[in-house]
Amino acid sequence: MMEHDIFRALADPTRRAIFEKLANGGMNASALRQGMDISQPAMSQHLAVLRAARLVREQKEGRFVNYEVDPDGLALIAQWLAKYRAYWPARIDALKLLLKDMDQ
Amino acid sequence: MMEHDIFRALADPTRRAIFEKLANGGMNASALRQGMDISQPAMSQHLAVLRAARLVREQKEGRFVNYEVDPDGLALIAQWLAKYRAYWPARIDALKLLLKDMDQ
DNA sequence: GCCACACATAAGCACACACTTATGCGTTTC
DNA sequence: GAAACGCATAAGTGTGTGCTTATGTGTGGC
Repeated sequence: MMEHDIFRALADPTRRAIFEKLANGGMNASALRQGMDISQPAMSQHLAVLRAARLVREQKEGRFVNYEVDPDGLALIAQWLAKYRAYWPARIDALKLLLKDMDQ
Repeated sequence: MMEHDIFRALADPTRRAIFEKLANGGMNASALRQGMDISQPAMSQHLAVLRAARLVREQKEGRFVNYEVDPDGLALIAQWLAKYRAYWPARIDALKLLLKDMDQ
């Protein structure tokens, strides 16, 4: 299940931090480790999980592997969220999220 | 962390199924168990996790406890998702999710 | 009052998972 | 070609988590 991979991937705080870091610009695995107190294998494993969830995608450049946010994963979350738009709180003004013509 | 509770809650397929079931209408814990092959304590524990994540809220009615979708949790997911709207895929036509004036 | 019921909580167990160290693989550099 | 580097993978370990059975708590019906 695809949405299962996504939610499971985001359930880990370290992976969310990695994802958030990548959202500010793609970088390679070593650069991602800066200031994160995480071993190289751990980072590699986290990136593999994020990749499987399509939240992140890789772009091999020589011996470096540049990682960046994969829009596909975000789209899947949005699709999941859209299923429950009937419950989106109209009263929360700060959240002006609108959905149009999303019927299937 | 609030978003941590949410993603962790949704990482479990059984809890996602419970949530989806509640999205089709609120009901009590026993009714939720119908056709789910899950023990009463397991259901109670899952509901506690969903409640802590604000994905579900309870409404006590006598000795029954009616559960229903809590919009607050969904709003928090939407807020998390909105942080990455720069990466939302414009090319995915099926997803016509629009965000307006969401700056903080 | 007493039993049946709906649900929550406690305690224990098996498994998933995030980490570690060690090693392998491919690329760049000299 | 050999060493250094970036990254992936293997194998092992401790902790978290979802389940179970057993029991507790509160409500309604007789």
